[in-house]
Amino acid sequence: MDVKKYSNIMKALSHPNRLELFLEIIKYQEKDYETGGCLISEIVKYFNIGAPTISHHLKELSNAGLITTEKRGKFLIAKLNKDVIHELNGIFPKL
Amino acid sequence: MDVKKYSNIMKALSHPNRLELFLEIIKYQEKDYETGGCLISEIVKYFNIGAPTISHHLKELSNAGLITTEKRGKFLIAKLNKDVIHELNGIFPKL
DNA sequence: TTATTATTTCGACGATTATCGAAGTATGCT
DNA sequence: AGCATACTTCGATAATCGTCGAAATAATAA
Repeated sequence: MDVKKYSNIMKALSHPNRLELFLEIIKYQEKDYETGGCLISEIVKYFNIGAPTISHHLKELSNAGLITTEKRGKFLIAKLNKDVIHELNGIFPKL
Repeated sequence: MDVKKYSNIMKALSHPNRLELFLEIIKYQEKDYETGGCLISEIVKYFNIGAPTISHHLKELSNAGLITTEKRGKFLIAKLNKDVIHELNGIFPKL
């Protein structure tokens, strides 16, 4: 088990705004838009933090391998990295 | 979903030393010692950080509800809070 | 009682972090 | 071309964090 890697994932989700951002991205993922992902410009409206901060948080989620981002025109689309979700659910033993 | 609560749990596990400490406590839990938990003075030896730091980390794990601690004589015993593990495994959707 | 061991508390230090405003880049619209 | 929109980069600031050494507490051993 690569402790450093997992603690980095935890760190990426250790801030309320960032966790909520991530959960929102998951939610939109499931809706399966024509985009195939989550339009950042849409969900940003629900958060009362500035655009620079959102950009920063997205980069942290991306660095941790939780999401990938893709630019479509002037928009940014975030996609969940499904592999990591499986890993996440496997860190702790089933008791 | 209580985002603040979950981000607090993630924060408690967001540092390599603290995550490793937690995983070690889980491991000893499974061994089911006569103590019924994990002797801190034993596992401390594997970490090259000082006792004050260990004490600090244990309190953070405890505050996040991940473990409980119990004093037996001059020793400290840490026990996993199994309920939280179940919650942890339920945060993210199964994809 | 004195010494040793296990852990905690305190105070401090350097490092990291979340956030912001301002300016920059890039795309699309008129 | 000129303007608006979506996002990023930069620089700064206040707050939080991990770690330590020293001192305190508490329990056991000699």
